[in-house]
Amino acid sequence: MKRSDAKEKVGAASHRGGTAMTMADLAALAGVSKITVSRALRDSSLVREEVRARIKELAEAHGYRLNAAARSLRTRRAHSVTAVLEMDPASGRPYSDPLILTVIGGLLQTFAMQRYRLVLTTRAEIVSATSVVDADGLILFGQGANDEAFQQMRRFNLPLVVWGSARAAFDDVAFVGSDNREGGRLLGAHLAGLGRRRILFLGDRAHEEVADRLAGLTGAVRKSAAKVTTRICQFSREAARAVIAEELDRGWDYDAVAACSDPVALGALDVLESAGMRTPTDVAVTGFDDAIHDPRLTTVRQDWDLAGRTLAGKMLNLLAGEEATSALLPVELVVRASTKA
Amino acid sequence: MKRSDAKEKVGAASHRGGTAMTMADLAALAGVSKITVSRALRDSSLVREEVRARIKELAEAHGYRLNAAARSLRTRRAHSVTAVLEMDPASGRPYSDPLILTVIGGLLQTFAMQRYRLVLTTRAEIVSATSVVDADGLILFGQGANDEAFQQMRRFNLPLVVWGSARAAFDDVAFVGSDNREGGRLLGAHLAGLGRRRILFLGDRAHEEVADRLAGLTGAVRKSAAKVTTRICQFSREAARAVIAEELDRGWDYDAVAACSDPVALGALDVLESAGMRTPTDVAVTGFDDAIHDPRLTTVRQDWDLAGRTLAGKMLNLLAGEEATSALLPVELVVRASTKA
DNA sequence: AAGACTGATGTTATCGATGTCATTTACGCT
DNA sequence: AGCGTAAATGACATCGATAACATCAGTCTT
Repeated sequence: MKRSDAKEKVGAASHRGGTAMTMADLAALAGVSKITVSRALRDSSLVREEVRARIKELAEAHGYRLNAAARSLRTRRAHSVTAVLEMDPASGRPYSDPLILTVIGGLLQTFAMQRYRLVLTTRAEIVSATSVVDADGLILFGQGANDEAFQQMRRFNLPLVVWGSARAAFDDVAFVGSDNREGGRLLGAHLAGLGRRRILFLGDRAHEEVADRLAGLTGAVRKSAAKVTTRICQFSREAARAVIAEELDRGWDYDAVAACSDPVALGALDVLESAGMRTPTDVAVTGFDDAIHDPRLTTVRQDWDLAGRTLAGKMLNLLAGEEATSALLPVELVVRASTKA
Repeated sequence: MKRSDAKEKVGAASHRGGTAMTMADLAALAGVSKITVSRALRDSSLVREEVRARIKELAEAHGYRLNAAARSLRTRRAHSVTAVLEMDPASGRPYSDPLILTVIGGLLQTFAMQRYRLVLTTRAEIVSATSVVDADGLILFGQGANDEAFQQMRRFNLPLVVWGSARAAFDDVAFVGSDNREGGRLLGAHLAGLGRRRILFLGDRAHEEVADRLAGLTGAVRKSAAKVTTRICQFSREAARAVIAEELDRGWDYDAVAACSDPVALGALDVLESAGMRTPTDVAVTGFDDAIHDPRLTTVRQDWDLAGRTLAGKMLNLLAGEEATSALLPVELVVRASTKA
């Protein structure tokens, strides 16, 4: 009675107040007990087909919605998976910018189908002592292999899937990543095939993914007697500009630049072009990721949608109690103007 | 030490089962009651400083984590906001591809700071009768103004923020969108300034955002006596190719193409260039969004990061019980090769 | 026809945190 | 000493759903 009073107001008051309908209300309407409603909505065969249909109809008609918190509390399952993104502390924006959306699209697609909610959070947020984690599993996106992040996530004792290079000795964690070594190999073979012999690699080997790309590249050009010089460079376009400017000052002596990512490659192009060098005649430039779809840039494409679906699939496996298995996703060379006129 | 052994012990508390520590456990350890722990963790002044510190220390040491479901159930707040994305039914990927990630970055940044979880879901998922919504508010991303989606979201009686054109008569909903009319105006003025007089607009006015862009463009070229012809075209590169091919067949008679989005502009470029037309000499082409950062494409840039932060801010206002207010975000003209050599 | 059994429904306890109200302790004041 | 008051702590009920166990009507068995 008091409750139905409150409900009268819901319509007008909209989201300002008003108590939503519960299973008990629905049970009263249907003339059955709460538990029968619960069973009916879950399609339990314990409830007569006819009763089930009537309850569902009532639920639909009254816009009844299950209370997620109550169910989670009782069943001890959150019915959700949390994706942990590394945010650039400076800008507060996700590192690998446009790429991850595609991955998230893949995740969303898979999880929505399985009725799992997808929660996004940042590493800074989730590791803070007072953060409240509401998830059955975690998916970690790091920029390369960030061991600290990885260890932090392990402490939650939740099923864990990591985007990045596989690491040994963690057989309860699923690692998913592109085949960076193969990507490096493709680029190396391409540059060697173009006759380039003095290659400048831009990137920081501290990131396992970068180290893999470099290793692949180095291996591929070995037989052509090309020389690969490495300069440490972070992932930003600006960082690349600075490094290239320095190299030009020192006296440029390269016929190719292999960058660890597309933005880095663009930064290199910026400075080289404004210094009057011609691409690809004087210097060939390659990127990695095909994040930017720049028609100038030869790069290695990763399949981000597949990445998302693979990550989600691995997580569902873990949630189903299966063993953790890792996956190495295929990559593809995309040749554009910066290496071939 | 075999893995199975570890699982029996520590691992048993790992994700195979095992019960996590609760407030009651922590209370027992600290020699106080549950409620005191609850208060201490929330920094209540009702608990002595000293006791508070000890409890927090214990919590930290034992890796205690608040149970989100229990708290949500009791407090009737989910402490989360759900972003509803429109997914392309064919590919299962978010429509407005790379852009929305930046927006999501903005959302994430703001909500994480306020300790709100950000949940992603799709429209198809959330409207399904059996979906479980766990949110204090909804943020809707539609492709343009999708009235059906909007009405569906309203039914949840939750604070609602919508990305898109503002609509009248909904004073409890906050609308946030870029100033599409101004964007159209900028493009129109630019094209008119270049002396273009026969403009082909590609886009579907059924989308309010597109209608606004067209209206701005038409208004801006009026005084130059340019003629704007409209051809309905969906948002894909392929759709644009088809339309342009048709127009070429009919006998081309335009000196500019204004596309409703960047992919559409690229589609136009594809066909025009392969038909031997020169850009921008024969035909100037413009896009909208600066989604692709294509060095060829003159376009109007929207500030997606600001969009995300604005959307989140509006939501926090609503959650704080304030009135709904809408916002029109600034846009900027980016001139590139496709209109100016 | 009595007991075993099946199918459908109900009753009660429970998940973990927190709002509400009660209680205890310590201290100051007349 | 006795009383009032504020500060600190605790007991109990509660949020809404569901697991576990109980009940009851009808059917089958022999």
